[in-house]
Amino acid sequence: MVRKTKEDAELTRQRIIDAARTVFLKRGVSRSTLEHIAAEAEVTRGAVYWHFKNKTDIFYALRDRAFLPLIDRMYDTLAIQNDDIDPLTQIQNSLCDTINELNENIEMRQIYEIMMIKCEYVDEFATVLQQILSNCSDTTEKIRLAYQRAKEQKLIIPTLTPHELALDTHLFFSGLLHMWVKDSDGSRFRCQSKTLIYSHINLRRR
Amino acid sequence: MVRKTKEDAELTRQRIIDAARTVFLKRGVSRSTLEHIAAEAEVTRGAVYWHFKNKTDIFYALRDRAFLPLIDRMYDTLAIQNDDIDPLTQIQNSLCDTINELNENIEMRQIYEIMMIKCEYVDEFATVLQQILSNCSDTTEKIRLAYQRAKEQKLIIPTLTPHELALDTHLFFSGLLHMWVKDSDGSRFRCQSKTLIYSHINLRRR
DNA sequence: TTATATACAAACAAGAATGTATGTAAACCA
DNA sequence: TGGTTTACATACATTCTTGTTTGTATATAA
Repeated sequence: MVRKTKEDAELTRQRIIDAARTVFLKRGVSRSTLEHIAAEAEVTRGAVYWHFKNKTDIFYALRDRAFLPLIDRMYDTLAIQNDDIDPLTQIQNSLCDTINELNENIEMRQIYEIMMIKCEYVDEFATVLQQILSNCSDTTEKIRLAYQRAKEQKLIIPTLTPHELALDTHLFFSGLLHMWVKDSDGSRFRCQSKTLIYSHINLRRR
Repeated sequence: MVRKTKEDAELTRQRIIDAARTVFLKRGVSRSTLEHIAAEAEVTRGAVYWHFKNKTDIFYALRDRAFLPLIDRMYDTLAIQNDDIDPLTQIQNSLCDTINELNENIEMRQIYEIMMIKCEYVDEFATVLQQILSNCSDTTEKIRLAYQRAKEQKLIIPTLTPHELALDTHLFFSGLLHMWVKDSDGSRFRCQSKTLIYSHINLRRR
């Protein structure tokens, strides 16, 4: 039984990506072989090589499917200009929203875990680091603009500039995501993520 | 020319560890072979297998040499009870001290980079994650005690509890370390780390 | 001074993983 | 309806890596 329809083929492609996620998560990217992935997807390596150039190709496909959308989503919730909601709450919501997504979306969660602690950023993966840094700059800038609006509305204490506040928030959230991922049993960080975010924002309120 | 003295043997052991650091940094832990490491150390795999059980064994030796000492050092600077220096400055100093060490000590810097973005935490490496989480708890507790003292001396704004402040600081610093490591050209974070720390602490001052 | 253990080097054997080449049946198109 | 392309499965060749085994010159201890 070979030669599926186009829809079938797309389905096996997706199953290979799903299988890669499972295998990467369990064995780490570099210890995962195409044979492992193929077996998990219940196909042969032939199918894998038909759909993807190599393991790196699968990795990037996996990344594109969840990593980038989450970043876009964060941008969106931050960028919305809404007069009903104050900028500080807006920042708070966008952070909480990201945590929510990680809590509810298994795929997203697993891909983040793979990207953060099951992958070595060398050679062909090193470029991902630059992209992450670039995303960080963008995110920080979005947060800065929100703090700027908060400052104009006199919502925040005047100790720091919006830029300094944004960097501090970004580093806080970056640390939170890392801890969230590492805290796999959820006892230390996952259960109190939102409280931590509230505290962080409250520290800024006038 | 074989059969060195005990001192010579210890020297080659150290050279193998140094070589492993160089190779791990360049190729990532999993892509580094014992042949790579041996060549870098200008010995054969025979020597490597004499001193170490396998690659994992070398990894842990490398880790123990710099990763743990830095954590101990941070504990020390935080724990000192000194009446001449206020607790907030003490926290600030201990964070800056860690950044300083990373700036000045190449070995430390490289090992951190390996541990953070050149290693996959699966199988025999997974236990390291638990140790990191455990260290984080300890560090947070030390920071909390310092904030507690600061609160008693009425140095900090009363918005948050020492525990909340400590968690926020820990997440901030955790994020900073990650960004510090990823920002290999130093343009985004490394150059302004101390400013970021000052801002973070200033936000808390009454 | 000699026997033994040490600190490696060199050779060996075996398995894994990769990429490619070939085979093939069914879908799709003219 | 027949030729072509698609979507794989299977087989093959090659390279890498590991762990072990064997060999050996020399410290070191007795």
